[in-house]
Order: sequence, then structure tokens, then C-alpha cells
Amino acid sequence: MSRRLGYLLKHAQLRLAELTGPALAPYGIDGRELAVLAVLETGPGAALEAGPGAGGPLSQQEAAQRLRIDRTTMVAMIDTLEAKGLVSRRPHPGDRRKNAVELTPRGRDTLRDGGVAVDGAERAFLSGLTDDDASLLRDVLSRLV
Amino acid sequence: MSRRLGYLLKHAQLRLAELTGPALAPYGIDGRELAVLAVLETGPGAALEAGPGAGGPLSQQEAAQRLRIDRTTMVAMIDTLEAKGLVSRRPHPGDRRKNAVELTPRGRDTLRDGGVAVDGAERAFLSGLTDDDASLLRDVLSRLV
DNA sequence: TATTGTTATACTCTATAACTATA
DNA sequence: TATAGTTATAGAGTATAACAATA
Repeated sequence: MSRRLGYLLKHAQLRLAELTGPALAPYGIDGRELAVLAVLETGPGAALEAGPGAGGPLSQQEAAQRLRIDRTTMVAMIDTLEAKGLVSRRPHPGDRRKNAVELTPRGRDTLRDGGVAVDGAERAFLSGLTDDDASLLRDVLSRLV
Repeated sequence: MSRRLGYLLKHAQLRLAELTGPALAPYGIDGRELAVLAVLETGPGAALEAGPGAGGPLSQQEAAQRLRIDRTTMVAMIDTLEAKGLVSRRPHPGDRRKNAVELTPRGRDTLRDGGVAVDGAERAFLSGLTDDDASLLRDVLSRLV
């Protein structure tokens, strides 16, 4: 088996996705969509300490930048989430070029329940590691991203 | 920034690819192709201690299984590598259903030089970590894959 | 002029199904 | 019957280019 970092990262991701996919299926979303819900709940960066949603709603482009995905990709993701009733678009107060994208109540429920499901999948994925190794893995990856 | 393992693994991989891609470009291959060259050099698993190439050549399907990619994907990859003059197909001695896929001399050179280039890219990628953290990251990922 | 959202389009990676030749 | 290679095809996921509305 290859010890190449690229190989290891790719296959670790594939194995994790085999757990998170089924874990999220009951909620009708996948991992990327959960990430969008999470970033929408957070709200603008300056307000991270002020709690979820503080500081006003995000535009599509702001959400895309947080997740480092293309703004045209975000259009399609918001389309999907809106069709599922999990987010809403409305004109942004203050800049009519932007959409203010926000979680619906159902989106908030889905974020909470999907988050719990993914927590369980991650625990299963890491179950072969000591707690120290598991938390170190997360810390080290955070520094690399 | 998300602390989700899926997000971290995905973006770590993207950031690493930004380094390995340019590092391999002078050799006309990408990381996936390098992995195929590496697995072809290794030869059948039982001969890992006996040195590169020992134990006879691999079939396409054996190579595919080692890298956990589909056999139809391997067809296209071997096509590409053969067109670049890095591997050769010949009838497998002993089972005419199989192709014996082997590195050409140029394939061997490319594997060696590309490997050095990727080593450098990985070092750059990990340069913010202590040596202990870097090697632990590799060990932990190996256990998860 | 620059930015936001949008659409059309294309490209990469991968998998599924069906065919052939061999076993 | 089963396996190895191959081809055709389709589905994700993503990115680029161009346009309308707004700043």
C-alpha cells in the first residue's frame, strides 16, 4: 500500500464518505450540503463569538468563499437546498446585487440532526485510533488546510 | 473554518495537489499516474521483500485492485502511460486473458524522478509541522485507509 | 468599471453495462 | 461459468466564459 500522502488523503476521504453518506441519507442531504448549511448558520466571520446568525445573513459568494468552492457551484447548491426547503433566498438589505441566504426552520433542524449523524460516522471512522491520535489528526489537518 | 473531518481531508488533498501537480508537470504525468508506475514496479505482493519487479509482472486488474480503482479506469490509465512510452503491455505468460504490464526503462526513470519531485512537494506541504507531527500524520492516515 | 447572480458549456474522474476472448 | 480486457455511456463534481442587474 502506498505511503504517499496524496493516496492516503484520497482514500481516507473515500472511506469516511462510505460512512457519512448513509448516515446523512435519512435527512436527504450529503456532506457538501451539510457544510453549506453549517456555514450559513455561522453568519459573517466577525460575529463568531456572538453566536449563530449574528451579524446578518451571508451572500452566496460569501458562503462560497468560506467553503472554497466556485460561486457558480454555489448557485446550484443553493438551488438544491432551496428546493428541499432548507434555505431561503431574499434580496440582501443594503446591496441589491446580493442574495441574503438563510436557513429555514427545517434547515436548522436538518443541520442539527445531520450534524449528530456525521459526528457518529466520524467516531466510527476513527474508532481504531486512541483519543489522542484522533484529536491530533484533526488538529494537524486543520493546520494544513 | 469547518472542523469536519471530511472538509479537512478534502481541502488538505486540494492544497497538496497544488504542490504535487506543478512538481510532476516536467515529467508529463500526474499523481495518479505516478501511483500506477509505483505499483507496477513493486510487482506481486508476496515478493515485497525480494525487491522491485520480483515475482513477475502484474495484470491490469491486479494493479487496479492495489490502488482501489475500477478496472475500466485502469484501462484508460494504461492506455495513457503506454502512449507516453512509460509502460508496456504484452501477453501474460501463463494466462492469455491477462496483460502483463511492465515499466519501460523510461517509465522507471520517470518513476524515480517523479518520486523525488513529489517527496519535495510533500515536504513543502508539511513544512509547518514538526517532524513528529508529520510522521504521525502519515502513520495515522495509514491506519485509516 | 467592478461585483453578484445566473446560465450555458465543457472537462475530469469515476462507475455501470455489455461485449470478446480466454480459462 | 467465471475472469480479463475493452468499449460505450452516463453520472458526479467542478470550472470557464459570457450576460444582466446593480454598485
